Amino acid sequence: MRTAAVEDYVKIIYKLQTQTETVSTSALAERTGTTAAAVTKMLKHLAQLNLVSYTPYHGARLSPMGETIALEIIRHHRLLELYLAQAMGYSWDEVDAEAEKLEHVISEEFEARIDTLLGHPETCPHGDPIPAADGTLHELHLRTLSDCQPGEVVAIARVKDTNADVLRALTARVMRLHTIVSVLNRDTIDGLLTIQVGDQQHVIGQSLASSVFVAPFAQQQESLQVTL
Amino acid sequence: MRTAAVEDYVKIIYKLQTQTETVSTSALAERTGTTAAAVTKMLKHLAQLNLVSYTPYHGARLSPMGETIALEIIRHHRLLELYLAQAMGYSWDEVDAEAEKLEHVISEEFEARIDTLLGHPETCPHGDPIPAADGTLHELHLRTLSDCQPGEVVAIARVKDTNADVLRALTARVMRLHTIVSVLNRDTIDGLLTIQVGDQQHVIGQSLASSVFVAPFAQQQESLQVTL
DNA sequence: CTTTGGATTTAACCCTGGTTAAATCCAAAG
DNA sequence: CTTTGGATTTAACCAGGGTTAAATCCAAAG
Repeated sequence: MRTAAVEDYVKIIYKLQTQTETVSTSALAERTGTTAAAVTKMLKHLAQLNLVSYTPYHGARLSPMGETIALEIIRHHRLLELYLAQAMGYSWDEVDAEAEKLEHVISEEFEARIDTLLGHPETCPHGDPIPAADGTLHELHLRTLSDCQPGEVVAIARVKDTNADVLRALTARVMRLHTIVSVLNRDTIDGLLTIQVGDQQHVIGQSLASSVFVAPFAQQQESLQVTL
Repeated sequence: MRTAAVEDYVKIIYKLQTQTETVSTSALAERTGTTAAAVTKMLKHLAQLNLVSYTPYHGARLSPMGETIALEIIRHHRLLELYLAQAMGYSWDEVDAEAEKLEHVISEEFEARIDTLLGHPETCPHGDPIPAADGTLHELHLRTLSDCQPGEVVAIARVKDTNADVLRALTARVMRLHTIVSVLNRDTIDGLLTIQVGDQQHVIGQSLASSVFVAPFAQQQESLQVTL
């Protein structure tokens, strides 16, 4: 049976298995907010539903069917986030919690309607790519702001949506999607970054800087190409 | 614990207890699509949560707390129905099923936002009154079209939302909220009604006619008052 | 090759919400 | 006042998703 719990596990496994080859019981327990014992039982259940391949003591991976479901749910989640922001005036730090509940109950009809209303969007309010209706997802992998060197000028392309406080901290510094950021200084001891955002300067720490994914600033990129 | 099942039972009890003084196990079993045994167990559970007063063998009634929850859920349901219709282009025969699932998961925030976006509406797409945020609900009680006599001219004020087929049948006859209907004839044998809707005439049966609640046609009402 | 401790699984339990089958109630008919 | 049959409750069960405590595994260190 495809319950909300099953969908949640599958979604979390999907995200974790991009990092580690095999997803461990403890990693899942941490992300689901449950115990290792509960995870073990659920993994057996998921294996029986043919959603994961599970080797006791050695973790799990999604089956093709599991991956399909994961991408469906992620599509629901990100479409919903964008709809909440775009059509209903939610801020980017509020959308995740609401979408988390809605993603399990909306119909295909609902999904199709918001997709159309939003004009078949490509990314959610945090810059995460939205899987296509056919399950296609082109993952972009970007550097984080914490990896940037002084002198670099970059554009915010994506932010980690896991922590609402981080998102509000970014909002407070007028750091949004597509905002241009210049890295002025990098403290070698504890990695503090001094950045320029608009006419403001901020000193930000690792936790904030590593939550921000950036792309080379397009216009600068072009002028570079011209000089070459 | 306030689960979706608990909310559903409470909502159904609310609706049933407007008809009968005390809500029976069998009536609940029928509406929930479960068995009498399941209902008995749930009624005990609801009684323990102080949501109903339950006398074994003699049915149940909502407590004040139960009534508050019922009205909250009904408010969610009807606001959602209107939002789906108004903002997302759903037809009135589709909104109930979608709202049925969403009503249990939306936040207070979500509720407040759609209420504002819709301009604090009074009724859902089927003409059912929307409970106010404070739990106030002024129930209108109207006659059904099946009670009307030949010669009467009435306006459709509300329709039963329980059967999507009925709603589609009404749509096919261009019978919407506020549509004016003249009753031309009434077959005494099986209650068939001949009605005039716009420039069309229809013969409708009991099941359809009893799904349509009507109010005296306002303009005619006024002219009557003038003549008095 | 053994030890060992953190990770994992198992076992026994709880709650929610269902099921079927059997027992029980109660109101209406005789 | 008894009978009786439909409504209701009880009992025993199942599945999903969780818990804690105990047993077990396994890889890394000695």
